[in-house]
Amino acid sequence: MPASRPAESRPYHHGDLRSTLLAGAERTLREKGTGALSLRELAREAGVSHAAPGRHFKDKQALLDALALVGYDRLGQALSAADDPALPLERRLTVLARAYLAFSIDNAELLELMYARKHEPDASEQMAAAVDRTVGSLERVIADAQERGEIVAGDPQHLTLLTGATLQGIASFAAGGMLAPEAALDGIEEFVHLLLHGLKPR
Amino acid sequence: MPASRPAESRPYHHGDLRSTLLAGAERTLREKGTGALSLRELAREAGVSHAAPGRHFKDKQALLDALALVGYDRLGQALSAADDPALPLERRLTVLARAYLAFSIDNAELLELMYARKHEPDASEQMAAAVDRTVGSLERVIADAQERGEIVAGDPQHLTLLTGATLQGIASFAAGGMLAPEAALDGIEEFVHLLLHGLKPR
DNA sequence: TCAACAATGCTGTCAATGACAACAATGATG
DNA sequence: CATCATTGTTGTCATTGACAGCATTGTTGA
Repeated sequence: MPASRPAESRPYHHGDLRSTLLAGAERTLREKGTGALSLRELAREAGVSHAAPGRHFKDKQALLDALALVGYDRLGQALSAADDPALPLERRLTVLARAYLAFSIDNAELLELMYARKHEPDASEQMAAAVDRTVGSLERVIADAQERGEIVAGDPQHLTLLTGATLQGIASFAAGGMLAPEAALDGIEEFVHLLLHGLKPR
Repeated sequence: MPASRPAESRPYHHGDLRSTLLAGAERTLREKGTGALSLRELAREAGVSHAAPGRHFKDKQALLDALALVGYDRLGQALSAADDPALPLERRLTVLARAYLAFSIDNAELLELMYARKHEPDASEQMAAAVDRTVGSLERVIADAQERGEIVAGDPQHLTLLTGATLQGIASFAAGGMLAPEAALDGIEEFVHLLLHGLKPR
């Protein structure tokens, strides 16, 4: 394979600047947080001029939007990889919850971006679709269980919302440092149990 | 009362710049979001020079930290005003939940700031204390109920965590636009019921 | 083959910003 | 009232996002 880069005289065209920028952005995000993200800095890291990113992202916001979409893709993959319809309900939910929690711990800043509500209208549509896909996988689990009578009757959307909110809340606590990541992962089984069986004694 | 401001020749000293800046910051936050916050713009609005804010807030971050503390105060007041220990458990929780939800809808950006995890170490201590106070009020409700046998046994901190996480999740959905504010407020009763009684049929 | 043309990079420039330094006015204290 | 801390002020800097205008490369069709 050719030397990774000919140091002197790189080709005029980078070849894959868009991906490089996204990758760099995610690394920066992970290492220094959203606020530290600078288009010019990314350009420097990629070895291109300060205006080059503008060809691929009209805006800083456009880059952030693209990054958020990457996040939704990855989350979607993680969730569908983790879901096993063969498992009994409580176990199935626990596994899903653990996957979501793990993702949100590993990708805290990315998740923040995904949930940010300042996307440009154009990107917002794709974003909404991505959210639907993600929430959908949970809704399917709930609906399945409901058909089998393993879950109380009621609008499955409401039940999904509650379940999702609980997960999101725990994830948000873990990401915010109010709850140690290991503690969150360790407690997940108990949380799912409580969610299914309720806080009131039976 | 004296003309609100003598337009020409304001006194050299503003008199209450710190509060003015905080108030202005919160207004900007509410109207244009966190990202649009500029120290210089705030200075302009307050009618002082661009460097004046530096006397009160070493940093932009310092201002944000102070703002977050304001938020915790306000949230604490809202919660303790709403809590009524005389109510039966489910009702009591519902009322508390509604108060939290209302606050988080009315103060979405502020809440985001409060949960941000980039506070300067100094402010972090006060922040942690504020969080404890807030969580504490919920923990008391749970502990009370537990003593009366109205809630399953188990570490009250875990139960509080789950309850808080659920609330936080719903609030986060509402703030993020995935759930219409009215829908969230309307559904709160059902959510609390589900939380107490569990998703499984009894 | 080669003449448009689109895509992608580059340099230059601008206004806005946060941070800091040096200095000025005011107010409080002994 | 002399001294000193507080709080403002002006001036300056490097960084940044955005844009305009130009340059290089790749593609496409006559």
